[in-house]
Amino acid sequence: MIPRAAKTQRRTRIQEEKEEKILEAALDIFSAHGFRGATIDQIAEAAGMSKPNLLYYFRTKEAIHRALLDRMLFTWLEPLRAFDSEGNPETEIRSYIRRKLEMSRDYPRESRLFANEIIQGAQHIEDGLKGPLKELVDEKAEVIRAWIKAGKIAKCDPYHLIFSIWSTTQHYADFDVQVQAVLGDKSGEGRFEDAARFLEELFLRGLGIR
Amino acid sequence: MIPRAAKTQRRTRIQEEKEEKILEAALDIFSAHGFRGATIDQIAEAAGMSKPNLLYYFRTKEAIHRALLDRMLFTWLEPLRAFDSEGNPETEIRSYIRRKLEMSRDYPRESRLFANEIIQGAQHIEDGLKGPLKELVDEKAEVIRAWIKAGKIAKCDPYHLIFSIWSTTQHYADFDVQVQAVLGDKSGEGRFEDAARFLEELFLRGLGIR
DNA sequence: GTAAGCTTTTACCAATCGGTCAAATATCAA
DNA sequence: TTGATATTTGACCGATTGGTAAAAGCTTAC
Repeated sequence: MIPRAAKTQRRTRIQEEKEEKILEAALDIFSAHGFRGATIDQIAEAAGMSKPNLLYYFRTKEAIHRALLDRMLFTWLEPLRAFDSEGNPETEIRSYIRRKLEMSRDYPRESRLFANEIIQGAQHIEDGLKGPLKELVDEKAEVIRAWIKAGKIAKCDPYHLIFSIWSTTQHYADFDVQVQAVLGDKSGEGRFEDAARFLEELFLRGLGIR
Repeated sequence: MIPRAAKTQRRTRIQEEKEEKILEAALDIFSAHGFRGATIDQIAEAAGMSKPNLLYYFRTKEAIHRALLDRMLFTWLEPLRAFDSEGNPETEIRSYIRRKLEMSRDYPRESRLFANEIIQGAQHIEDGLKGPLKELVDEKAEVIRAWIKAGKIAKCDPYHLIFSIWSTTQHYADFDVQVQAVLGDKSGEGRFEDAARFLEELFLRGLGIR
């Protein structure tokens, strides 16, 4: 009995499969109830295994949560990482909005997991925010500032610009229930395109690009 | 022993005081942990009374939560209600942004309570969303559409415009930890003014108003 | 002051929580 | 085939959960 990642490496195929299944189930549960609201029993049932079996792969509830958040923060930042300082403002901003919006559409559970964590104080991820996230944002804010200086986009606070792109795009994942309640249940795919067009127009015009 | 709101009206002064104290404490706890993550014991302790004493005023945990949400939804919608169809687009949109931003600054707990509820599926408030909220939004969307037809603002989807104002302004309450992590802990009041200026510029230019 | 009603507390409950343990079972290299 | 190791299970634990019962203490109208 050598549990999770102890001796040599990630060993058996079965270990990898089960861990994946647990994380998949945990994403469902944590994103729907937050950390404290989720229970190991729920996750175990959703993963189709007994609770002790689940705890054989992850020692604690927190360990599952942490594994999920680590993986999350990386993919969450990917669109911003792709933000290219060499590109021109219009295409860069436009595609950043697109990518973030696609993430809301394709990975709403991940977005909600993250939102739950932040809203409830980010106690399990605070270091990740003050470290990698802040550094990356600082770097990209500098790019935006350069564009402003070069007269390529209107003068504005780059940090608040980034915040506003985050919030508007994530809104469609995190507040989906509200969006659906207001718009009605019609138009699934159409909704995405509508939102994309609206946000592109808003930000490009708002930045004086056209 | 005639408990909460049974016979005549809201009776004793003490009843009113205690209920207020409970709701105040519950707002702290629910907004920080979500419904399932919050415990009656926590709320009772924060309210400075024993758990049975608290349950004398609110029969169940859900009753407290519901009371809080009812009160919330009303005040949450107030800025949108103030949105005047007779006013001119620039001042109306500008002051709507201001008001929403002030709410994020002055009532962050209420905003987070609401956000928690929506993200976790809005199971306790769904009727409120599909009823009063949707009606009010539909009404104001019509106003915006009229402005577009009159050529007063650029053509855009009014619903997504409202969503984007909601999300950008509420972001400063709901994701405050993240905002602080990125901006550093400096500048409390300055931050609010910076955000207000940025958002006003973004939306007014984005709507072709200037 | 006193009785009726309002408020608070102590003690308690069954259910659920996160987590452990030892034994049983499945897997796989030799 | 076998023995070593990896996986799974059922039974269980103490702590905490939402909530109750009943009696004691407090207010207040009369």
